[in-house]
Amino acid sequence: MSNTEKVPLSDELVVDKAKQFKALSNPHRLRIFMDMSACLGPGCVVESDVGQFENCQREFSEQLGLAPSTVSHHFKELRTAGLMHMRREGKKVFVWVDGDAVTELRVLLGG
Amino acid sequence: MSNTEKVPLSDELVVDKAKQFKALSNPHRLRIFMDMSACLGPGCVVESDVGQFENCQREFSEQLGLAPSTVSHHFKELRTAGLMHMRREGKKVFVWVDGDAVTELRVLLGG
DNA sequence: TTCAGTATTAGACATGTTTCGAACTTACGG
DNA sequence: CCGTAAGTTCGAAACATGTCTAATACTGAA
Repeated sequence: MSNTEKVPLSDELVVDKAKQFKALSNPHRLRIFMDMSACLGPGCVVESDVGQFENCQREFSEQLGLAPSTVSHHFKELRTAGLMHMRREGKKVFVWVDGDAVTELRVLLGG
Repeated sequence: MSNTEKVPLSDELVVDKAKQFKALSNPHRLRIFMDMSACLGPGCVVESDVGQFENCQREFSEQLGLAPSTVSHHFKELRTAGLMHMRREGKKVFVWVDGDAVTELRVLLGG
């Protein structure tokens, strides 16, 4: 049966999710995000749900033909949208996709 | 088992999907899209998967506090991204969300 | 046909995005 | 301590987006 109740889709939620969709709305960022999600990224070594990359930004820079500063900017966009996280350990950078955030987006799309 | 083959995520596909995410990246458009998806829109009368609306753009215009031309623009964005469709029959406008397109986005997000 | 209501288009403007190069920071190795 | 390699930050240029008003087009009713 159909639900006649209004789903309380608050303005904050809509604004929040729109920001995450915006982070995915650029082809370069979407490519980065998908490669990271699927762990198809260069130099990827999976450890549980955390992808381990070495020199990943430099390699994306080469792969996408973008300046390092541009790639850095795109990574920041994905992080501030709450879709990705990264952690430095010396020279290494650990990058991973926020599974919960992605799940919420999927649910929003009827999943 | 994990698949070691590279998923052929073509540039065209990435560009295409990025456009659809962009269509959802504006809070006003996302609100319109969600209301349409859930058929919570003003004047909604459900008929299978197609929502029937009367004067829906004017009502969104009031609800969102935007000029009618702006709402028209947002609807067009959603349509050209391939996420929504509409069909006029006299005064009535039939609006529906492209279920296949949404499903593809969901799959892209790991669904 | 003319009118009222609704949707679209065109043009304009402010704001935001994407990208770069240059300068700066951090971490490791010799 | 210095050099190298990787990332970040900053400022600027080019381009895209969101929004409005005004003008135009379409629809049904008087």
